Amino acid sequence: MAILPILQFEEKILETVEHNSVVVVIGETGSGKSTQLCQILHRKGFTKSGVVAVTQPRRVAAVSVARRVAQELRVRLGEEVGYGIRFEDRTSEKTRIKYLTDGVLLRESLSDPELNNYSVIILDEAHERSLNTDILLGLMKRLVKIRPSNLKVLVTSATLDGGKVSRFFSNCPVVTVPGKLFPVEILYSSERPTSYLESSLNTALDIHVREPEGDILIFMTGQDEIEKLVLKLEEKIQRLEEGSCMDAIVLPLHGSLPPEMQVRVFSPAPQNCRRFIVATNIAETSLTVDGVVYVIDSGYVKQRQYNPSTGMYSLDVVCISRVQADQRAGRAGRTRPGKCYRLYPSTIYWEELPEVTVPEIQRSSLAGSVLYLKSLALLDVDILKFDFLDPPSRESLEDALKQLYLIDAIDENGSITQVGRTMAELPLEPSLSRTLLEANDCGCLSQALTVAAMLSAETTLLPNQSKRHEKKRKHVPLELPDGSGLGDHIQLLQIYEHWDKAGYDTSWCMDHALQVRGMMFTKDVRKQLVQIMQKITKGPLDVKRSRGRKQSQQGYKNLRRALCVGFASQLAERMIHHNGYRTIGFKAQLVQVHPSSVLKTDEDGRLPEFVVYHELVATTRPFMRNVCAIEQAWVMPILKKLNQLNVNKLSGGTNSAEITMDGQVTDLPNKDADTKANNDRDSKIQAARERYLARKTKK
DNA sequence: GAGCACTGC
Repeated sequence: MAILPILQFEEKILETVEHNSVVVVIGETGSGKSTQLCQILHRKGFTKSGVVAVTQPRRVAAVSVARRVAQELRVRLGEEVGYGIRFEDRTSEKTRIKYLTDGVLLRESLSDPELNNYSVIILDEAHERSLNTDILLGLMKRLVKIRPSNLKVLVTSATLDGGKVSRFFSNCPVVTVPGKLFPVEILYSSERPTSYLESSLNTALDIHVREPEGDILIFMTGQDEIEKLVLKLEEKIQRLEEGSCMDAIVLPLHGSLPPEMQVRVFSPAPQNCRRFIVATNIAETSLTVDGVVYVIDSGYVKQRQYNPSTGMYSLDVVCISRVQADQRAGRAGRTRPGKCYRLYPSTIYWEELPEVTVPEIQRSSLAGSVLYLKSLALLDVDILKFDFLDPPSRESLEDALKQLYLIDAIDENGSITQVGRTMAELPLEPSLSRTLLEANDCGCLSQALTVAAMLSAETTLLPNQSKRHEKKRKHVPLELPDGSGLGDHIQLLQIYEHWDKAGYDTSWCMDHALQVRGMMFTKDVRKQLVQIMQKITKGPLDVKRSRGRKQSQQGYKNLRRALCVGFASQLAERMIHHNGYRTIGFKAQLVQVHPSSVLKTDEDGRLPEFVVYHELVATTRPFMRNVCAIEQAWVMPILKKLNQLNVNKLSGGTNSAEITMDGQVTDLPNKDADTKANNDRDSKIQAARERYLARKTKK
């Protein structure tokens, strides 16, 4: 094996770590940082005083890198070298090097806030800025002050602005390690194409005809585009004169592809054959495709974002950042010198693309993260002043506080309640945690566990119903239960109960057009939730289906009431004259039930007067996804609570802001700056979206 | 009457 670049820096790294609590290590792809850093520290004896932890943003990475290191050290995986991911703890008493997902480390710090088990914590791939990594960065900053003598923290990253992280950690040293990438020639288009799909198609064919062998990786934004481009490529390639160029295979690659289709990209191309891989940004970081020499970059990505002022999610096509563009280009230089075709001019790269991707923490609902931080007994810390590398907007934090207050996780002063502490122990979004606790009190825990687990798996549950596939399908899927007309939560419950009755049969899933993967995940989640609930309540639980019959006879009333308590911040009231709804809360939003919902109207054609919704999504219009009928009497206490809500008090009363019921804001420091930053970002995103839509309609 | 990128506890 060739010597990895990082090993030439062993002395320097050790010396720096010796004299500093925090060190930033910048190492490009191929530097060996993920596998070697912990071994360097191990050789120096850091594993004698504790375990060396290495966090990864993804499960597969944690497992595969752990396996590699165990091989290199010639030990059995799970002994000296192990890993910990959700549902799987492969460590033992012997373990000295432990790979784990950042989410697992956060969970661990819930039971041991000082993480005393560890002598070194390495936050790997920090440049990806996952929500969990960002929270860990803040926690590490505190932790090195609490454990100055016996904890070392290393933050490693490929392209992260080392200066910024260094400043965050009181100007800690930065060690830069070169990577092992081959040079990649960048070729820009002279202008933005009217259709990047057409442009990708032509560029790819051009490469195929003119350039020597090597696979082509094409970045598109979504499944739909990928399928279109794959078809067109196949069509054009067939028309090429036989013998005029080498053979070709076209492969789609995206997240909702079944795993057996995804792994096809790992088998190399046959002799004298070029592969075209048409992928989403799953190929940017999550999956590495070997053999790629040419990259075609559209410059766009689909990104989900949360708007705290409306509580709505949207999935938008936005420009990638320069960091992302470079990451994409790097995919061409893994095995030999490559080429990257950017379907936009260099002026756009330098002047219009944002330098870095907006970190996830600034694009997500923060209820879960805020509850987590509050449960960590950070008594000296006001959540609005928690030290984030890039702080979320004040609006976003206040939105989280309001949600938490309405579901009893924090009191009117913003302090965590006993209920909130218990909620934080559950690996669920706060609304579902609250639902479980309420369900436990009113005797429908078993059902609530199922609903929570099903909703956790929701995206992997249903098959992707692209029209093309529907025609291809040989069998018409069997009909699913209808939720007794009460809504989608009830339907999810009924689906699981039927599957349970069918003995968790995989063919049952396929007959009903449900993804086996998603249903198995649901089963795992439910099992984990049962275990945690048992620990919380310190006793046997009613988690079997014994009460199901009785419950369904009375219209799942207890379950729906528990949902109402858990989703107190996600209620909507029907309009008087039609079946539109307005959300109940600070800023009422006019929304509709998503057409995929199984919620039914009564004999007069009216939908229920009150519903809870799982989420608001803005697509062509604002929709409530996953709704469940509730009763007016249950809503009343929540309305009362809403009236008493005072955001100023919730956020610790550290400023003089008052937000009144109708959303009027008076005298809010920093508010303007935050709003401006948000507006700037929103308008940029909006502009990108408009450009994209304009192109789409032209076609 | 719509349509969904990618992760994770």
